[in-house]
Amino acid sequence: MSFIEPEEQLKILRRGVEEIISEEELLSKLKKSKEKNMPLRVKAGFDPTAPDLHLGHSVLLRKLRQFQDLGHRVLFLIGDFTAMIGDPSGRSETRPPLTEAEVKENALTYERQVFKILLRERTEVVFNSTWLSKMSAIDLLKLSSQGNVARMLERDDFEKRYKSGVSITINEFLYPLIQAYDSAVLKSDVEFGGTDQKFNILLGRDLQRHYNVEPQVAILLPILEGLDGVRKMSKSLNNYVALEDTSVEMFGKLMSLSDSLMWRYYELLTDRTDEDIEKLMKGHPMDAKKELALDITSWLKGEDEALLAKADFETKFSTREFPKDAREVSFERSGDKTLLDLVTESSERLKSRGEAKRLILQGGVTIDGEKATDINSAMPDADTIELRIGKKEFVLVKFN
RNA sequence: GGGGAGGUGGCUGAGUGGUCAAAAGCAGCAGACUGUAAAUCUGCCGGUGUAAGCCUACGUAGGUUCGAAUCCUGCCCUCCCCA
Repeated sequence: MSFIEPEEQLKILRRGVEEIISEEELLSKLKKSKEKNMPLRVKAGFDPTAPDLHLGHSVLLRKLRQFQDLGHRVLFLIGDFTAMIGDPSGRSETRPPLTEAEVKENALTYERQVFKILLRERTEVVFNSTWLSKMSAIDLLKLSSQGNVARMLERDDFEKRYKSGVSITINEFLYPLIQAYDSAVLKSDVEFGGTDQKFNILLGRDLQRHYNVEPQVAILLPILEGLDGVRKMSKSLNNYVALEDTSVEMFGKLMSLSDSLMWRYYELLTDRTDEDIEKLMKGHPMDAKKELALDITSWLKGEDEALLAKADFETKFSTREFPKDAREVSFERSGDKTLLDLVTESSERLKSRGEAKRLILQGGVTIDGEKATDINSAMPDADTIELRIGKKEFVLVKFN
């Protein structure tokens, strides 16, 4: 393995990063690594609580991949043990712990998704239960003597809760300590995390010193805003693009970004150069957004699929044509069936008759491109019709 | 151990005996506008029904009442204060 120049590496790694503590240390680690021809050990911890990885996670994963491309090693830490505690970071309330079985299952799902981005051969998947479950009560007490409640209470999240009298449990205080202890055990050179992990990662440095390990460098990444452009991307807020979304879903969701948010995504999720982005900014925003959607979809789904998704999007929304591969539904034509029945029965999305009724009355249904607003209208004479239900659902109905 | 507050629709949160399928906001859906959007405006937003209505719903189980989200009792849960 030969490494490229440390300064070059640093330059690559710096892009799209919120904060590096500290750059000098990182540079010296990179130099040492090149001299000794030893890859750096890069730690990133994941809570196995949300098995559905999304683009928010991928900001971090991409950065890890860059490290790998530069020849370094990723320690992909699955916090199976800590998940049973619950990370308080950024939380306004105590997080319910997971059971052992849930944790196991989630961890597997994680691995499956992560290697869409990471290189398997340069990744070591580790579970912190491996060493933590062996800890004795004494070990734990010794570890906890390294923690400082007064300092923890200075953290924003704890401070707010403390002041407003919301409960803070002791295991939540233990969480950062344990995470930090993981770094000591793994002897990580670098730890990655979102800015909300700053405290925990820095504590890792302290603890490593305590255990006579060279302190890790903290690399903090920005938190990606979700599709709404305001709150952070998360599954529970339903403003996310999952790595496992279909290419069509993914492309469509990305096209629904607001113009301003699109540049943020360019910065954090693509390899486009600044000049490239500037050029796109001068063009039409829609074209830029299509580029973005295509970039990201190709990256995760492959170029062929991405192009198909793009074509699909364009027929549906730009040219407003009926897509060729619409779902087919056969429908029994009988005397008293009305449009309402047709729509209710052929839709996969509508949950109730009432909902279908509303949609029709509001003009959200078209037959062969014509708006159909009368719920009682009879079936058309044609053998086949193109039925559009709402914005996104297209059904080819065959009568028999 | 003692005292207190509270659990309402996907979320936040009003509602203290009928006019409550339950204010308001957010989210969602649809229409208009457009450049796919966003913003804005309009409508919808428990189920069923063309509708009147009916059914289900305000932690849970009972009770009082002509009538309860609202009053009473038990239970479960959450939180706060004092010790």
